[in-house]
Amino acid sequence: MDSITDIDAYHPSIKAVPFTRTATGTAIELLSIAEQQALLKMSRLVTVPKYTKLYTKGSEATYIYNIVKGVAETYHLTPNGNKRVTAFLFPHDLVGLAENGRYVSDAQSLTPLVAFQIPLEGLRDVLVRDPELDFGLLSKLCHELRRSQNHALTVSLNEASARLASFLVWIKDAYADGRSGQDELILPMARHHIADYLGLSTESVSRAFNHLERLGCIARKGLRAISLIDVPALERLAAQSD
Amino acid sequence: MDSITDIDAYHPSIKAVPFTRTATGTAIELLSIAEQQALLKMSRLVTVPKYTKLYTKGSEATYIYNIVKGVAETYHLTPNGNKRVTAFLFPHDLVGLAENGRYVSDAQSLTPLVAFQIPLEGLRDVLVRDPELDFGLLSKLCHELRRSQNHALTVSLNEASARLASFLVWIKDAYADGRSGQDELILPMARHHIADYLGLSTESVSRAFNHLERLGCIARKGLRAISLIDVPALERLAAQSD
DNA sequence: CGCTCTCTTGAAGGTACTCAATACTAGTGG
DNA sequence: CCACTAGTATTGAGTACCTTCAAGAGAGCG
Repeated sequence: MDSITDIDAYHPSIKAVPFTRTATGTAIELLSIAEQQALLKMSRLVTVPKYTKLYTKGSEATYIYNIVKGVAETYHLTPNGNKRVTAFLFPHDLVGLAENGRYVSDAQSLTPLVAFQIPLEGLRDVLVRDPELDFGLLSKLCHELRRSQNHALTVSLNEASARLASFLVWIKDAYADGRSGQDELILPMARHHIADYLGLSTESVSRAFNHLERLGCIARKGLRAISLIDVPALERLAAQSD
Repeated sequence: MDSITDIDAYHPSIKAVPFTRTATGTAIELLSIAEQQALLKMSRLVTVPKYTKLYTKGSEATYIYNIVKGVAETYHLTPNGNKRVTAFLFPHDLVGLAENGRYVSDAQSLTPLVAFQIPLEGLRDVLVRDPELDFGLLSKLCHELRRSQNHALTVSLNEASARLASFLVWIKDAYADGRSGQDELILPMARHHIADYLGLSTESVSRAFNHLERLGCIARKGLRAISLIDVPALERLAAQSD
């Protein structure tokens, strides 16, 4: 049932840590069963191969995507061909931010992807009839805004190892990976994606991994498998730096 | 009528560039007259002196603020007493982002401020009755998310002058300053605020101003008065760098 | 099994940071 | 109205870190 082709196993899902106080303080499902079915009915479930574009910056925004499996990124390209990743997107996330009817960035999958393709056309009608859904999206957007502000904080750190430390503790929470042990982590993206997200060169990311490992904060079990040995130390590095 | 004490001159106002296509593509008012009055009725108009805290990170989020005059900032403090500005807020903006019922950052005024203090308590009730208002807030949050992502891009630039160039073209549009000529700009914040926003030292900001002036992109008419002589050159600097 | 992409490691150079000292501004009180 | 003072801004010198360029090692896929 984990197969990517078993279509009926999936349904729209949006999670976020709410604006208001809750019992757990963790991310919760924002869509009621009825809302999931409403979105399901108006959407198309798409499967996307690894490293495939979802849309291009400046093109007409016709869909937003609700990821249910896999990982994606949004990014900007500079005239020099340089790349900056603005966000990593995971299951229960929405992708497709637009401005004045046009996507504000490029977006592509980093792994094979399963997502609901929701036409913006119909979405507006659903929203005016369902204030609860509006509120859910509002919560999700607040969540994304906090994530983005946190990203800006991370990128503004001056030491590469501090940026990487900040990234690792963030992704540990954001990307719970299904069967996650508490400090075992399989990174779903390559070094150069991390570099582009952190505003570093891939070489610096590599050296930063080295540094954190020598400090005893992490251990590498392979290129993508990281275990976070000392999370408090990582948080200290991320906070104290600069 | 420009006096800060002339209370009746003010009303709630939220502006943003919409998600969807519009004629102008510029920021528009998102509140209808009825919505302005609804918010007006439930809010309190507050005036805040320069450099005064609006709220503290981690405290219970009871209000959001709709700025109608002046400038504010949200920021984080590191254990070392280092400061990072996450956002500058202008008239027609909302301040008071929370997570799980608690503010996610500190916020303070940078100039004397006039704002509507909107209790979150009542806001939720208004939102369930008025889907149009939800949609307006949704648009505003998308706007803020784009701003924050742009901020992350700016901060990830490696050259100080590129970061400053990016900041100047951004603030030119975001902070239309009332009586703005097209490329005359009165910065509402001090150098160290800019430094904390850009992730630089104040010294580097100073040298970057020097650099841009020597390049002929800008001219300083005083400490706070800048004229943007060659905006395309500034944009090129911001885009090409790294 | 070999090719390609990815990741790591090394050396040289550039840029921002820190520390420190000097202008300058603005707001206060005489 | 002016002098004083505290905060703000600039300028300079030395250090540390990241970037770039280059080469080599390791994975993954056909």
